[in-house]
Amino acid sequence: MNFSKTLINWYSVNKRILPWRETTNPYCIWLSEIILQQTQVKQGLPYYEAFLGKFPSVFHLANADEAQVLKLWQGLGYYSRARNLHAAAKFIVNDLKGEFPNNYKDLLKLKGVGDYTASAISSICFNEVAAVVDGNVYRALSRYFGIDTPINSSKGAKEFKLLAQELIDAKQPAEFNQAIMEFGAMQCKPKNPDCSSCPFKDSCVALQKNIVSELPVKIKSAKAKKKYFNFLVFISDDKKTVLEKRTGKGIWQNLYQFPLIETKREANFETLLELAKKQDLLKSVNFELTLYNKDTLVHKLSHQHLYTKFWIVKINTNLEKGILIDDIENYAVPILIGNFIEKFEF
DNA sequence: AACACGGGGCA
DNA sequence: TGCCCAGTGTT
Repeated sequence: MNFSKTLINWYSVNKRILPWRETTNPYCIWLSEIILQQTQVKQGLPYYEAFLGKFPSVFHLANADEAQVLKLWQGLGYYSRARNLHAAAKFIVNDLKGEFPNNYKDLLKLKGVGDYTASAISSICFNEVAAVVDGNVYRALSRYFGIDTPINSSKGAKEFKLLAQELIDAKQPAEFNQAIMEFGAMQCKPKNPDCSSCPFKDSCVALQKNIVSELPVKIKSAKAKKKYFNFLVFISDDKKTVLEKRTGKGIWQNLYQFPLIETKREANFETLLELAKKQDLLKSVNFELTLYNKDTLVHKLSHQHLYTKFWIVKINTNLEKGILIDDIENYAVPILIGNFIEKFEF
């Protein structure tokens, strides 16, 4: 049996039952693919259900506010996905009369849809012969063919895309694409794959050469940078606090946080007090500043390690531009802030 | 080509 | 700890 036949046969026996496998509705497939970018099925599944529940069609999504979309996306990370998803929905409704793009080339014009996602949607929904290359495909192909070109190099991207495009079954592109991804996720796993039960155990180059654990090759990424975050958690007499919207570049764009003072190193009480005054964050004469977490909280992102302190600022006056503490749950916040709110007794 | 962008899970 | 995850957009 050839590669494609063996693969699809394996898939027919081993595939998981997942909600987006029960439909070819492009809106549903699109939503699932965006959610699953750099995200494991287990983590993305509840978000998929929640989004379809709240926004059953592209029209519902387009009519929502971005804040609503971000709130529903809260905790999933890579928030540009949510912003782009919403912008693309509005584009489809307003500029394309609600008609979903039905081919690779036009799908690519949607914000947040790159080569992978355009290939996935066009193949799954419209039977276009467009091979997907995601992390699973890189791993499966690099091992089966014994290819050591770094997968995160432009050379590797081209090489693997071309190979996948040669292998794809032109008669059933949707099955092939989903099969190879599922194979990578369930059988040809990153660590400790069960090669003894693999349908390719007799032809896999990496297995013959005993280099399965060395593939795929990936160029190392830079180490995470340390940052020092100090959040000011205001509590006023009139049961208010202050949240600010993050604008501009960087992490958590358009999400909310407590007023932030970033320092070069861990701040002590005096330093923090001085900086807060200098930045005009403490106008009230009567306030009481206390450190909430004695042990600095370390929140780890892919490229940043955030050493975080929450400073409680009690003021015995009213907060003009604050928000009611009871309304805090309506704002989309990073999980770092969300965890604090959950734990802290206002 | 290199980097930024989250958060969870696993060995 | 380090690596991985149904990647994309920016510089």
